[in-house]
Amino acid sequence: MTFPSSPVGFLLHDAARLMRRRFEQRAAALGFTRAQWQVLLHLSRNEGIHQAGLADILEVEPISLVRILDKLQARGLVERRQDAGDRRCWRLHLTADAHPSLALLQDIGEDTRAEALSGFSDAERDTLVGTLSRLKSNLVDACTKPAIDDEAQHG
Amino acid sequence: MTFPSSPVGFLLHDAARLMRRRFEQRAAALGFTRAQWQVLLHLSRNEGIHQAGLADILEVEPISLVRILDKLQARGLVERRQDAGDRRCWRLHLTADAHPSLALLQDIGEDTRAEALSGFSDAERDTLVGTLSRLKSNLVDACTKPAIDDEAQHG
DNA sequence: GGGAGATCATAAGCATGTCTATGATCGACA
DNA sequence: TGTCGATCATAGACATGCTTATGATCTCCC
Repeated sequence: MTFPSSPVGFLLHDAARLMRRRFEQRAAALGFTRAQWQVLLHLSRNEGIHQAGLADILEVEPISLVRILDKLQARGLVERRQDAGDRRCWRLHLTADAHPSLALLQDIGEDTRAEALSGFSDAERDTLVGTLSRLKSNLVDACTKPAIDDEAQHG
Repeated sequence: MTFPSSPVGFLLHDAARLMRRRFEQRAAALGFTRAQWQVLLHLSRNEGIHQAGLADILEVEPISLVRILDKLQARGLVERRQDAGDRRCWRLHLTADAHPSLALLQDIGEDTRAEALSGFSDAERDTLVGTLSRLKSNLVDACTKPAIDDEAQHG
């Protein structure tokens, strides 16, 4: 098949979608999604962060986080506490209830990762992680630039 | 940061999402999304395929394709023609109008890919493509298996 | 020939992600 | 001090992806 140069974008998207699908085939029994897991995990490592800060870590728009946090809060896994000095901010905290669920989700994540990386050597896995990190970093930079169609910015 | 083993899934998902975001920053001016581009592209290489076949190529559920095709058809870029021998099927065809748009989207795709792969050697890019292909293949296989939590299927 | 089960397209409902927009609050500067 | 622009959280609208369900049609096998 003579595909236009290398279909990196399609491959990336397909692999990510399939990995999400596989994760959620398992996590559905617990009532969690991949995105909820990611939020819980980063929250566990950044207790007390506010929503804009978490959005920045996750490289998503703040609005994308709101509904996820709404659901987690409604389930009693996340608390929004008013910031003492800035009434615009909520400080985010995991509740005690969140930790057992997070542990289960980590196990499911491990299983899914093992399936995805089946047949990979440690070196191959590390190379992949390094390559994806660079690619992500390139895109984070690119997304802040104007989306012109390849002209007028060569200065 | 001591992240749980290698966060391949998160990296993959983040990179794919950022690449989609960047692509759509450019393609929004034309009124197209990444998914619509992917459908048009695969259709151009598989004229006359039916929806289930295209869904299979794209590794998505058939229902995921319906609304995308609806929109492309409403814009006059795709035709659904009744199959001669099977009244359940639609055969899918690009219209003449689709080809100029597809060419523009290909250019945008090239620009986006170039940004994402900035600083990568050809060999690195090829390694990434190969690795992602294997990963995708692993996941396609895995997704057909029952989603049990890692037990009872060792036979 | 006729019925059972597979297959095709599609609907309903939900989750996530984006854009743009809005109201509240903060901070900085005149 | 008072106003103006930045920032925080969030609403609305849209596109995609999934699971589950449904109606039409086909196929196979008795």
